Amino acid sequence: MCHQARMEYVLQVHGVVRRRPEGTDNPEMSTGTIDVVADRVEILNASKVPPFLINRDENIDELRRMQYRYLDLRRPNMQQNMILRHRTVKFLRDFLDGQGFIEIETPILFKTTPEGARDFLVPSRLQPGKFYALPQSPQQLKQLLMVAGYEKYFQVARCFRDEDLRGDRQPEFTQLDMELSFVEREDVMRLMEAMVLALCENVVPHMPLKYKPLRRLTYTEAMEAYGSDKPDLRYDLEAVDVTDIAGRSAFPIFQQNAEAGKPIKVVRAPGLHVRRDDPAQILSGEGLKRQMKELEDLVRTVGAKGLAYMALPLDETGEVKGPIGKYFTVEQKLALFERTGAQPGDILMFLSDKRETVWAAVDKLRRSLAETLNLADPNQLAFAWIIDFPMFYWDEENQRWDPSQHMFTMPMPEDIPLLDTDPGKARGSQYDLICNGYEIGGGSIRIHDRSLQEKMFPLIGQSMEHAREQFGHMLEAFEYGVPPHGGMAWGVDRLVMLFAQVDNIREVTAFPKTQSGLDVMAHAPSAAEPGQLEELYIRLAPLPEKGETAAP
RNA sequence: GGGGACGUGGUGUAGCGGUUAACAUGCCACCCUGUCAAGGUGGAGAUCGCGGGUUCAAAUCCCGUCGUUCCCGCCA
Repeated sequence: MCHQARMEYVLQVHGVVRRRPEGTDNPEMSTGTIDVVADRVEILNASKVPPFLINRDENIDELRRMQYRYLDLRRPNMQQNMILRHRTVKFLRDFLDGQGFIEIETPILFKTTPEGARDFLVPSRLQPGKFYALPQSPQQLKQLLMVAGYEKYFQVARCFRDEDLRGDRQPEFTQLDMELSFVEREDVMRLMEAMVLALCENVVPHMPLKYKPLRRLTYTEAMEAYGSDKPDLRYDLEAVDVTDIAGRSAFPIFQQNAEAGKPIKVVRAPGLHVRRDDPAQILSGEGLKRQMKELEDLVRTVGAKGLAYMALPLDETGEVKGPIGKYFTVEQKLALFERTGAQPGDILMFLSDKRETVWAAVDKLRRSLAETLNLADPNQLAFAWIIDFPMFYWDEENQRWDPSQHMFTMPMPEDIPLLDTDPGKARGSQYDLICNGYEIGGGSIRIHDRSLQEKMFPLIGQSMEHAREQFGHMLEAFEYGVPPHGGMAWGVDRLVMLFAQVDNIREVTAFPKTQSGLDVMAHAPSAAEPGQLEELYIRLAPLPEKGETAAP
């Protein structure tokens, strides 16, 4: 009987558990000190030969893993991830419960929201020709719960956004959604910070926090130093502004850019000019060029036109390498080295373009260099707050202001007058929680004053009629005594991803979708039966031909 | 919508102009077995994602296409 049993069979064994005989213990195994002396063994269920090995840690093609997700989820790594996720959510629920929050479910079938991401639509049978939308988040509903007097609300909420997928973005994902009444920004941040610290201590005690209490950066500080509103703060690699020095060099592009008000920034890559296999030598000219070409290609992907550099020698007397060294006087070089803290063997990389492009390039460079130079400790958690976001970004295409979070975000009280004079300068009461290069959560104090709320619509290019159509229920509710309120939402998938030390949320999602939005196990989405469509009064338009642009 | 990487027995990889397409593991058979991802012997298993082209000759080079994935756009 035992001989018939194979891997993945489900067995029932009757017998006596006993201590293993002398000398047969195996300390490598969790059951290494015991035996079962079986008197009866029954095969409850046989198994086909699985398409991949369950009990081994191999790099199985992810498509295969998703096709047989129920087998993939048997693997120890995935089980640990699922348990970690459970423990995380359980801790957060318990914590909030202990703080007097109550969990309230909000509808999945709700109303389309005009701003933000693309909605998933669900056709209504009872209301032919009309559609529900799946919620992008419970934002409106939780504010209405504040109107309703539930002063501390939370929900582990599924959210839906029909946008292109990324490693950290699935079309459906989970938020820990929270809202509180009678709070100011500091109240929310203090509570959330306490929750982060307690969570990490309990769920991932082996992962040290870099900042306790959490570091705070303004949006502007983060962008100028790191080029991102969610920088990975486990390492430095700060961009340094050298517009004054480099703008006075003889390098024409820097001169022109400095004059045009475009910044010139330097990212210093420590020791990048040094051979990795022999720290006593610098890279060959060839090796240096190859490395810089790679990095230049990288920054080009975000619109930078090039990447100038100076590679420093190992001895103090040597000359810098790189195409722009000759345009700088000795004094200018010394000033650069002083400003950037340059050391022998470093490479200084220069980025100059319009501000946003420099930011994007700095972000790319930092992430890439951190990997090359192995600067990010996978065990460390660098949680931090980003605050003082601008209320609006200018939307060049539509010639209007776009809310940087959403249209219910309260401006910083002292910036309210700026809404009339200079909206671009107004800061929101928003706060983002970031960690290791990801946005983990975001929130704000909301507008609870109807007249202020009505001021927002024209600013973002919406007529009052349109606003009433879309948000009439909100505006009306706001006429019935709204407490000041604010809240936050955390991305549970990303949080668990960091805890599990993996680099995409599919690893912590039981049944994820591929980048093209497919469930390759169940084959969703799938065609609807004609009868189903008929019931919904839906007729399909002709589908675009696939591959019609084919050449020979 | 655009760009990059990848696609070779069941699985993971090697091969990158001419090889009977290699290795590991899994699978099948037999043997052995109280140190456990057991061991031994033997065996089956890949028209190299698909289509076209270049070439005397293509897994290998080129073009297209499909799929996965990373990035830009999009998304907070």
